[in-house]
Amino acid sequence: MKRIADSTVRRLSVYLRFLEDSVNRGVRTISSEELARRGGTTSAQVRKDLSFFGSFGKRGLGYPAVELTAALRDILGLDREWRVLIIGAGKIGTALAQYHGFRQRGFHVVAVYDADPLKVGTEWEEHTVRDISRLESDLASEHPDIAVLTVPGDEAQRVAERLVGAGVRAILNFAPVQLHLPAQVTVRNVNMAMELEGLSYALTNRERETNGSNGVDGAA
Amino acid sequence: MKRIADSTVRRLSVYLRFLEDSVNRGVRTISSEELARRGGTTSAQVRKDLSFFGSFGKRGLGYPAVELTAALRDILGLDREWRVLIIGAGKIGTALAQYHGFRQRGFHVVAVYDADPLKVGTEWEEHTVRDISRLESDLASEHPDIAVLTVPGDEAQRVAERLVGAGVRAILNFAPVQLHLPAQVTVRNVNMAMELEGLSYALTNRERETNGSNGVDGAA
DNA sequence: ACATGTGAACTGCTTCACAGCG
DNA sequence: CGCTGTGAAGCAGTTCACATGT
Repeated sequence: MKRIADSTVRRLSVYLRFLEDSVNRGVRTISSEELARRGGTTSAQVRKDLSFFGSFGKRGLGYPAVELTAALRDILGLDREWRVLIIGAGKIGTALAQYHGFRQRGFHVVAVYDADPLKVGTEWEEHTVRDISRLESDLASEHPDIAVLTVPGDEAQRVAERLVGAGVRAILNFAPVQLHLPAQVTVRNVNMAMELEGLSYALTNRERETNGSNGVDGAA
Repeated sequence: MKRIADSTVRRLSVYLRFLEDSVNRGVRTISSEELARRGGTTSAQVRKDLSFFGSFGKRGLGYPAVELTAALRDILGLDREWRVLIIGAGKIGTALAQYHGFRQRGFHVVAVYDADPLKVGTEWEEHTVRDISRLESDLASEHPDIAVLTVPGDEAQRVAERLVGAGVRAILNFAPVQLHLPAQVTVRNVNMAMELEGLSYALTNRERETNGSNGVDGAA
């Protein structure tokens, strides 16, 4: 199978979410046009994205909702349970650890770690925060697949290396630094500051371009 | 000025963060090679990104750290204070509202809203959660620039339209749906489930390749 | 008739390679 | 000489348009 673009995989997630809704509402068939509308893309893009993985539609009709949903879940690897570690029991780590939506989608938080002695031992819902020094000795029994990294930027690289050394193969990185890890480790970055700065850039630019036209045209 | 790619703007944020660190450590000059290493890209990419906005370096030397930092802050529009609204006082909204890093970078949370009567009126740090029904009447006095949307998916579109109708021009959307808004509104999506599914896809794919077989097994 | 599936064209981001200048 | 700045080349992702199949 040839390599699939990141952007394609992201869109598959979006299609899947809408498909699950549709199935719940009893929809039988969905066209690429409909998927495109809800996914914020074009029908050609939808058909191209799906075509990388097979031929799921019926010409003249569209895609069978239930079958396509199952196919996407299979493609994305969502039929198994992934074991997730949360590293860093700060605000964001706390929010994520308690977010039930993850478990519903097959992402099971198996442990939460922090370096702060004041946080270690505290309990949330079903997790006791563990001391990060125990990371390596615990991993043999936890067999985590994915780590969510929410530690300060200046600790992120070091902690990431420990995680990889202990067998974690995928990291969702919330720290505002670029991690340098072996190529076989998959990393996705989520960087709030970067996103806000992107908005700041867009606003600044719009003001510079359209200087003076304050047409706040209202509701759609 | 011609249009700048989103990917370029994201990288400028990364360069800026590293530059600020460097300035704090007393570094005078930085090469494109150094910026590339820390930013996870190539030196040619760094030079190309910067060249869209001007000529900041000295040939044979590199970029003056202090001046380039100032230039990037100006380009990204970070020299003014942006007024940010947080909509949705759930786990993520709470974490963001209390995150001091935002304010340090010029993003000032001016108000927090929620629809849940149990949350309305509760206090955090310096904010009292307000009833979302008061949104429109408050906006005249708040003049928000950016809204961070952390409401459930099925409410996101409706709330986003209210925000836009009331003059918000940029939205950081945490809801797992694609917002359909007028083109002049800038939207950035942050979707945790989508990122985790991307990791799931990568892990699944690596396994399929490595296992070298069809017949995708059940979990574990 | 209608909507998918797909090669081909197109667009635009990235990489290359070197001229230009300190 | 070293490193920036930048046209040109290369490449990847998107869009087009139509043949294909129901």
